[in-house]
Amino acid sequence: MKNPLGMAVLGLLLESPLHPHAMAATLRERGMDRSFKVTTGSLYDVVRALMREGWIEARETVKVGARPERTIYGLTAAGREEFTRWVDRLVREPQAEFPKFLSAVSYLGALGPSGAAEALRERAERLRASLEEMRGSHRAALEQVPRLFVVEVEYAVRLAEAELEWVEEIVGDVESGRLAWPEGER
Amino acid sequence: MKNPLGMAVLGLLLESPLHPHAMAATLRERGMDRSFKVTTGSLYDVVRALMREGWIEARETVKVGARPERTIYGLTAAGREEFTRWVDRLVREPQAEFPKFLSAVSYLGALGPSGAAEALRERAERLRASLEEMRGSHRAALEQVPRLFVVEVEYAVRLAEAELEWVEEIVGDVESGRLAWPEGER
DNA sequence: CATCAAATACTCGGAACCGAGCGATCGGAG
DNA sequence: CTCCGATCGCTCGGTTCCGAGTATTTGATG
Repeated sequence: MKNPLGMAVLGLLLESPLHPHAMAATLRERGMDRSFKVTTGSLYDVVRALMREGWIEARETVKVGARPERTIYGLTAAGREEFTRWVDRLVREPQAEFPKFLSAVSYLGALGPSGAAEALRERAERLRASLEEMRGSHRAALEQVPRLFVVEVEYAVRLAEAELEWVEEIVGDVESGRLAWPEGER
Repeated sequence: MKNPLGMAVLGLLLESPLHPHAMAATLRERGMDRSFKVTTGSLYDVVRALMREGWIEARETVKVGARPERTIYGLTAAGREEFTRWVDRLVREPQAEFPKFLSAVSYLGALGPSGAAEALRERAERLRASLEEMRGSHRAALEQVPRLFVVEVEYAVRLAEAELEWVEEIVGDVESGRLAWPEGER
């Protein structure tokens, strides 16, 4: 059980039992799909895995009309514990991750000075847009709920700001020659 | 073909044809395994996929002693093009990604004020250590190769710094009550 | 020259992932 | 009342991922 979506499910069930479709809907309504990759396919796999581990259990299976049955899952005591442990571990232990941009930057040389500068300028543009959007939704959310429930947006904003600054600096460095292409690389 | 490891392979073959094991070894020697997830299993899958796409081709199959055969792969013209396109795209277009810490922060509330502060302090400690290490290897690398070949480390350092600052601030906010736990949450 | 750790080189199968599809039902426009 | 798009709720199966295992060879040590 590695998928963080599992943690999100446990977190939701802490409030009340739900069926998978409702979990996905709730996560999306609350904008949690910015922090978790919510895909229906994976959701059902994850729920099955949580069952295997004994962290959730089927509470009832309801049939409304001729629609597919809805199985409603609830947290077990073990699940409640696991949730906290899970959050704690992810907070405590930084994990080696591999954002795609990091990969790309490793081969920035391949674009040549002007190509690199141009591509980076476009990234900067897009980053500014998405930052604007995040800041907006953060402001909006703060009027509805306590800050504790939106700290993750503050974190995302901070990282995006740092990335944007770095990208802008590198564009400057390329243009000024502070970041030079060695002979033979274009 | 989504796996960035594919991009790394193309990047390597740009220099000279190699067999898979040598690719992995070279990537690790150069510390590229900080930017790409290099797992042997995936590597062979990725190489097969690159073949399917016609971006690389088998050059020769050498048998040394009774060891498994080594198949040496080289870049095709299409592969050369694709490599640049790939880097360009990843630089230009920020992708929605889901770092585990972002997920965890979404449920920071579950740890309670003191638990959260404590876990965050430990994270900060570990971040400082890994930052120290990155800075060291950056300095060392800069004596060997031009800056262009280590910019990705500068990027990683920047992000880690931003994260560390944020974590430290939040610890302060929790302890001072600027980040409060609403009634009923613990 | 016998032994053993390290390096060489890859295969395999189970797990995870996830988008497309499927078969309903509901709400509203005409 | 009848059509149609949106919503409901889930399944299916094809990738993709990857760690553990396998089997050999080299090099260092005693």
